[in-house]
Amino acid sequence: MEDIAREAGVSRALVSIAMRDAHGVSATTREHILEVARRLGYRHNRVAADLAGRGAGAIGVFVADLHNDLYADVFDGIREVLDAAGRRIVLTVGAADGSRDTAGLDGLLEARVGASIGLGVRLSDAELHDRAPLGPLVLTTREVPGLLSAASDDVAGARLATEHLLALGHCRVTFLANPPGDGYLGRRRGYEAAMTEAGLDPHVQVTSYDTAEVRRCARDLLAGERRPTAVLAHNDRAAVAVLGALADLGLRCPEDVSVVGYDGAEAAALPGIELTTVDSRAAEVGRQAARIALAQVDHEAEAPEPAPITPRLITRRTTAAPTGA
Amino acid sequence: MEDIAREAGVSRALVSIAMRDAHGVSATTREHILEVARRLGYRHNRVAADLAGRGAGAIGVFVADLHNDLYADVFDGIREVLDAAGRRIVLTVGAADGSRDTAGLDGLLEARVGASIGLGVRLSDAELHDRAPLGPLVLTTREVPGLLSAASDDVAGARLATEHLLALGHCRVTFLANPPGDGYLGRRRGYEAAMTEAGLDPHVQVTSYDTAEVRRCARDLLAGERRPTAVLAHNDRAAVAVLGALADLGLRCPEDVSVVGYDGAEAAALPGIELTTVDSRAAEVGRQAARIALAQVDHEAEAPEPAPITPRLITRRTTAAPTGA
DNA sequence: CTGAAAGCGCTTACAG
DNA sequence: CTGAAAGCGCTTACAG
Repeated sequence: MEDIAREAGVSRALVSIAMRDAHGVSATTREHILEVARRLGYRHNRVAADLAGRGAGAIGVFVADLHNDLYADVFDGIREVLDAAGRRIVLTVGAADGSRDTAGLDGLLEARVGASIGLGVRLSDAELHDRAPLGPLVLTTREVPGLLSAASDDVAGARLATEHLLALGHCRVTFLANPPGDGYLGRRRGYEAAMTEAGLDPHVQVTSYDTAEVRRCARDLLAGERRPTAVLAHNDRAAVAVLGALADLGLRCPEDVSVVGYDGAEAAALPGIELTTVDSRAAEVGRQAARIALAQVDHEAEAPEPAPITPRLITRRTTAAPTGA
Repeated sequence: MEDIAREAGVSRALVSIAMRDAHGVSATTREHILEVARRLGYRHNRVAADLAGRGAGAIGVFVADLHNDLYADVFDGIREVLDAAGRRIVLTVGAADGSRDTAGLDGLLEARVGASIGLGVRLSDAELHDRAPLGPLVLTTREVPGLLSAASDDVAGARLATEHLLALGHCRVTFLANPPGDGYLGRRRGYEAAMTEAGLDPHVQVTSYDTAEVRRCARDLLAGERRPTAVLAHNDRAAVAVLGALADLGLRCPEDVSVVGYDGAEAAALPGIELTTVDSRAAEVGRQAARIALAQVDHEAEAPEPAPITPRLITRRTTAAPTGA
């Protein structure tokens, strides 16, 4: 930077201003400075800038699992908003089993981000509360009392899916639930509410996040007596595993069993799968999370009380009226 | 840090040593220091540490597209090696159309990483050479003369796939190629070699990276006269789009047309898809890329001339002998 | 706009 | 091991 200032015949401070696109420098000299910087092969040192700049800085994003397409959608929404706001993103990646949640979130803190957004965080409500003093964290697709979050209305979405099945004439609808624990409970609640209101008994089968295990579990369920005529899965990955279980048993979908997923991930639309699912509006969730995070770093008095994100049902191949008895 | 030193009754320097897990401090005092740090809610400032530490630092990873499951596999391999080496990862994300390649790679440079690994980089060979002086960059799944890269043997893999189809009795095999340009040409070459050696005419249909467009393109191909009896796609996503095109036309797979993908992504194994494909050993590519990057930051004289990564054919539902004429 | 100075929170020799 | 000091490469007032 020293060199650039000398070469461009301006002050060190002016170069700094030009690099940051701040005002206080005329457009022509700015261009000149950037030109000299380019010629000298100068590359702005973000590390030093962040340290000196008192870390107004970046927004951290923790992605629990790179294999989950849904998070990619959320990330797209986050980036859209953060790009527009001119904010940098610091990204850390976790593991599908949640074992890296703490390390990933800590990594963001050590990078001195102004606020973090967590996709797929599996820490318990209590652990999350313990971490609250460490800095603002916006959770997505999950609500924890007293903490920030951006989520689409899972209760409404699951209700939508359940009512779709009931309207088709299904009575024995099983909900294939994610492992219990804090968070990610809305879908189950929506299903139970819709069933109860229809005067039917909810039937919840708890399963795993591991698809191979979901497939085994679904196979047991579907091979048992009083087989459900429809299965609503807690997410698309699980629903696809149910499709696999049906194939294993030689059962047809939707003729023998209807299947509904949840999320609207890319894979759900694939030819050969064409899953009826609930679009959870992941990109919008991301946008909202980013706006909340921005409000935190900008110390806005009141967080933007965000508009509710309403999921929508996407009807595809895997649901139909139940046949026979 | 000041506070911790005072509270723990040791020197500032000792705290620094303890934080970095370096030696020069006894295990007991180290524990004591870390305990005090925890109690004071201290969080190591990686930004300052990096700046002071002359940036031996982290390894950068650029991921072109978060929606591509294949990159997640590569990333897993990278992290496995880098974790073991105790290196931090700085991650930036591009866009599927390649429009963010420069920004993403620059972002790593500005974070002062010691070396970068690029997944799915679409810059031209010339642009890549221009960037070479900026710092070591290891490309994956792509070879550019004179630059570092980790790649599985695409020529061999495509040959494997083509020979599988030929062995089944197919004569009219079309290769659905990615858009031309620098890089990612090995698969096409392997296909052409296998066809020519068998005394058959290669037939290459160039398409796009956009799946909707691939589907249209495949529809045209399959609806035309002299329909191929088998299609080898440049990757799994394209192959799944071909499956969609077949469904659009009311053609069956593999009865009417066999389809082979490439990559061995998770989606290829999904029930209802069950694509015959070539496993490109993505995690191993990632491991190798990480090892090469490590050799760069450690200034090892000679880069580890890595063992060739041999892809393997995974035979599933979508290939069979051609029926009828 | 300039130019000299202080500071961001660490790490790294260095003499003791 | 300690303790004082210099330095990493920037940003940010501040007087001119």
